Amino acid sequence: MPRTKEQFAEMREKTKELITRASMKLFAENSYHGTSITQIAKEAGISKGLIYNYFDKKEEIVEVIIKEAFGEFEKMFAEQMKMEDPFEALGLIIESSFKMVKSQTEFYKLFIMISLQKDLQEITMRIMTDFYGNVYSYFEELFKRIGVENYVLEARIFGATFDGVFLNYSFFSQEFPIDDIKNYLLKKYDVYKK
Amino acid sequence: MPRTKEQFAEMREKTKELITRASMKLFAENSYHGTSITQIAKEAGISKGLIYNYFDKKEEIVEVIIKEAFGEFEKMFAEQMKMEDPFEALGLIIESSFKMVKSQTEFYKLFIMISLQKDLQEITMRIMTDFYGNVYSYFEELFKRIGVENYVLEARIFGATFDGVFLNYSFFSQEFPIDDIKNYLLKKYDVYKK
Amino acid sequence: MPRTKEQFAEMREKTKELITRASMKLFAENSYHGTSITQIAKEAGISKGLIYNYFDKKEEIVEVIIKEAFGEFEKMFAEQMKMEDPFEALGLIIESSFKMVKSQTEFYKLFIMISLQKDLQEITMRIMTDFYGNVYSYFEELFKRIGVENYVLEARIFGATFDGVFLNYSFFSQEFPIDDIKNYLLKKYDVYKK
Amino acid sequence: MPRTKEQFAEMREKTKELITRASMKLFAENSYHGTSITQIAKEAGISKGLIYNYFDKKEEIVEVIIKEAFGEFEKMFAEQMKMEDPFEALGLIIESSFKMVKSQTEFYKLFIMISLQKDLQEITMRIMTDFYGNVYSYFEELFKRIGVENYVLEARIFGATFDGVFLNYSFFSQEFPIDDIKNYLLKKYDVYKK
DNA sequence: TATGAATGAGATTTCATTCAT
DNA sequence: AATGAATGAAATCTCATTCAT
Repeated sequence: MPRTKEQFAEMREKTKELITRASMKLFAENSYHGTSITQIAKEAGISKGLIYNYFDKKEEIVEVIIKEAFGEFEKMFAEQMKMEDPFEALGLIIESSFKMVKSQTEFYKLFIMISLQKDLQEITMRIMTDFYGNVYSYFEELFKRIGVENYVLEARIFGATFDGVFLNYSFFSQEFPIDDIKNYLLKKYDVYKK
Repeated sequence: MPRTKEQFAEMREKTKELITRASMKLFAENSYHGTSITQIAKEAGISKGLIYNYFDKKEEIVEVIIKEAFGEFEKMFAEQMKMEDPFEALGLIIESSFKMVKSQTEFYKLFIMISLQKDLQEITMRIMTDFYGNVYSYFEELFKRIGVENYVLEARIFGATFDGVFLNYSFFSQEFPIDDIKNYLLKKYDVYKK
Repeated sequence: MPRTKEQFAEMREKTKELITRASMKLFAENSYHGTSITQIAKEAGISKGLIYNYFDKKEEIVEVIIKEAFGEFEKMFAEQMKMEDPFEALGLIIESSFKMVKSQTEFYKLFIMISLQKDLQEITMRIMTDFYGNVYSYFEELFKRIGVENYVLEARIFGATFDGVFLNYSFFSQEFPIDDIKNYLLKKYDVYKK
Repeated sequence: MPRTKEQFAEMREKTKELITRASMKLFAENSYHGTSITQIAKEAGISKGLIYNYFDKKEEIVEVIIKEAFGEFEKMFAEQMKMEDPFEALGLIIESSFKMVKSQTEFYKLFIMISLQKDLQEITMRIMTDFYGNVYSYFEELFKRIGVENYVLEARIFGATFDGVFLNYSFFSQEFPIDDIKNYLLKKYDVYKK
């Protein structure tokens, strides 16, 4: 009995997912260049050849990963942007970002590494620049509404602190007091509340 | 007549420096795995073979770079640790760290990338763990003396903010308001004075 | 549709055979160290890379060759060991050894060279020591049953003469009167017959 | 005070000796191709460059070694050839050959290995063929005088047995009953004595 | 005479990609 | 859609040889 079109599409989606998951894990551990197609195939439990059925070149895998990941990020922010109360929005950003980092440490590592690599920047630069542009202007607006005087700077500090915290968590994992820091940040802007 | 031992030592020093400089630059730009020995040789202006007169394996280059860099860091901290006044010490740490990152952005990138890569951690983990252990306990003491209540947490936040700022500076370079942030941090702990 | 497992296994078998045959020939002619992977690939009519699909390192080729060869030797001896009459067994050993050396001169050369090389002994020593242990104790028993007084010594002399004859044959080939010597040996132990 | 010509010549001779000794040891252990100039220099306790002061190419080292060694062998035989009594001559050959092998096992290994390697045969073939020609015709004459009927064959067997014994001694060393075999051979030809 | 840094060719090994089935 | 053998280019590494001192 031949499969329906939908069944085929679903199967393709599943396999593609298998490949990107495996790649993400390995890229994060050993860098893009430090990971071979053979390793990815083994990790995904499929054959080398099959990968080329889904991606034309190794580069394309990284491209797809980055694009999808930013989609996730953007979905996350989109929700918060709808909120009226800036304090509530800020709280939610902190909560969901910390949650994401804790659950997707591997991806976060990959994300940093890729963003630092010149030879991948051709692929990633445009996506990332757009993304950061949006994020920072949203942060700025938020801090402005909260009443922070130098809201441009505060947005940058806020973003940088996040990155630093997540970087340290990636490195030290359990030993890093990530939850205490989350609470610290949650309280930090309370002073602006009337 | 052969060259004297001193002459040989000097030649070696020069060439080794050439290799490590070139490697640092390229590792930072393209990651360790993304950099080939051929590229390093070309960048250093020497033959491929010569590199193996100085390093047994490619891995050893990264090892030496890391070790030397931590030596520099430690020298930097050693000086500040001698200071009596904790506020002055903190100010100096901020000033010299920002100065270092601005002048050695390449190395800082490399440093982050290496610290995140599993397959290099065997080499770097021990060095880094020691180093961070020292740095954080020094920070803790500093904040304790300044009068910060939760000094353990503050030390972590302080370190993480540094990392975040430097990471953002590595990525955005000129566009990132690194000096404004430096001033912000210099003032942050003034409230504890008196 | 992919090939079946059997098809793949057959392909592998064929190529592996190609590689070991080529290697044996070249190792015997020019020694292990004197033979390059490039030469082996050319001789086998395949690409360099493919060799590493079958062997992890060059060393492994020699290892596999030796192991298989000893398997052959052992099969040969196994048959003779079943024989009742020691004179008949001895005759058969002489006949089949000479036949083997004449047909596999290349391998025999290789075998001697490898056994003399310290840096390959790690690989070969254990296999060879076991093998020789078995062979010599079998020889001893044979000579004991024949009635040779100092059968331990005779076994050693018997083995050594074989080696010497084969070594000379490897060197002089046609000019060496190998068949006359075979007949000489076939008669040598007749005196013990009643 | 400048050195005399003789002193210089002596120094050169000494250094050359240092190099050939080191080479012989290493060639025997790891084969000609398996030994590097660097290793030889280290073993000889001199610099790489100095080797090229005495030998034009690596090949030349092996050439010199072989030539000198055959000189030694020939000197040994020359003495025995002067003897009147063939039994005495035979005894002396056995005694001195066994003595030489025991004291120069390394060289003997090298000798076998080189003689089996095609790519070195250009260098060695001529020397060896001459040498063996002389040795075997001498053996033949000896056995003829002793009264062995098929003296041509006996000469070959005699030579081959030597090779085999020495080969086995090279491989098994202490475990091989080389002295018992020597005594066995010393007695073997007694039957021809009247 | 002696040193060892430097080279360049070539050795071993890896790996993205193709292809027959 | 799926496999993994096979390729070829490029990566890492080795080594005989040269050369400035």
